[in-house]
Amino acid sequence: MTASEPPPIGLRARKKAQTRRTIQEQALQLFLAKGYENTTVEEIAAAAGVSHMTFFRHFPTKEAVVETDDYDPMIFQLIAQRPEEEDTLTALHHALAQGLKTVYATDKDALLIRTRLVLKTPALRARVWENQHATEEILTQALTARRPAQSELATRVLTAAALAALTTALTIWVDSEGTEDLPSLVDSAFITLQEHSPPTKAARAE
Amino acid sequence: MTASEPPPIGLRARKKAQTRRTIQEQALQLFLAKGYENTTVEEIAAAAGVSHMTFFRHFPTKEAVVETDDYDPMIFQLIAQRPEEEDTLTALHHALAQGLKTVYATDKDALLIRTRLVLKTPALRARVWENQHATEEILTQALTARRPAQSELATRVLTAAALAALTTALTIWVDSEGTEDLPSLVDSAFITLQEHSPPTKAARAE
DNA sequence: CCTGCCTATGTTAGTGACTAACTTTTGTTA
DNA sequence: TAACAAAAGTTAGTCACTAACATAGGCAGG
Repeated sequence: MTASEPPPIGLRARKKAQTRRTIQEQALQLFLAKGYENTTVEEIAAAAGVSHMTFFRHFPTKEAVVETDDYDPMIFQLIAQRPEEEDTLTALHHALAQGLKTVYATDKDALLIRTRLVLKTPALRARVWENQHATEEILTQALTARRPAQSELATRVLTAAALAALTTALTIWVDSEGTEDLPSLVDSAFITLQEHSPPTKAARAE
Repeated sequence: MTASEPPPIGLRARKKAQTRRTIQEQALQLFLAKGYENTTVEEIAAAAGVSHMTFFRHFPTKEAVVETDDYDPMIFQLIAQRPEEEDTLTALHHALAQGLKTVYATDKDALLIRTRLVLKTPALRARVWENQHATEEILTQALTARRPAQSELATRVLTAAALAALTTALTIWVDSEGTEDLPSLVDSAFITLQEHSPPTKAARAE
């Protein structure tokens, strides 16, 4: 093929991406069908038609196959786009809420299934918090760029608190089996953070 | 049983507790000397003079040997003792600060060594957040008893945020190699949470 | 087109955390 | 002292994950 235009990726790269996708799909399917703990990497590899070494070349651990986490760069962008004068917590609130709203609108069911799987599986639950820490790093960077004067402690505390609020909202959403409205839960969580003693003060969201 | 006095503990129980203590001591020593990843359970068991099965009968996982975590009941108590009228975040702040102050006063060095080990070892870091979640459950219980009217979401968000603040303070303390004053860091972290946009407003602690 | 390189994948043989089943030892109790 | 039960040992596994080496097919340059 004397292709006049070398497409962004060659055949090899496309095949690799496909293999990766297949592994991930088969893994999730097996996890949902038999449970995470009862599924071996060998089984996943077999279902995807590859050897177990190929699995580990695409995903460093069995847990990693559940965490796609392409979100970090998006959140970074969203933070950067927040108006200058907005205070830190509000910026975090709106950036996270906006990012989540996008996912929620298009992939609500997948989000619920995956989040439930993660929160119900001890091994995966532990990992979530690891990821959160990674996200915290990135958010802290973005926020420090916005407010160089703010102390590192303050920035980190607010970031960690914001992510904790987000996770809490997700937890309650999953426990409700998706019947609650996730964006509303997230808004409520952040309002709680901002008013930090709301016995009955549920109020305005935006 | 009609036993006139069943003594608190028999010889057997004491021996068991001793074995447990020995395992934990040897494990920590080995972790510090050779690193967590480079130490096998077999080595720990050998150093403690037991078989690897005994290790697992005392600690469910290799990670568990690092987490003593007798703190939860203490924190529960401290929360319960807070004055009625104190708002939720402040109660969390003072309870956690007070509990930590006790540990800090007596076991500062051990706390630093252990916390550093945990925060620097990926496998252990993940576990911390798991523990945090367990602590969150207990705190949520204690707080719900105090403020039955407060929504579960609000209680959980504030608890999670408080623990995130505490952990952030610990992280910065460890990064400073213990040169910073931990109680002050904790106070600053909570003040940040309460004023949530302190560009230069560092202020009063209590 | 063919030749050599390069990369994704396969094969094999490990290590180490953790479990199950069964046995041995040793406080404890009758 | 005999019988019991709890703590520890022994053995033989499973499974996640790694290292070393082998192969096959995409992708150059000629």
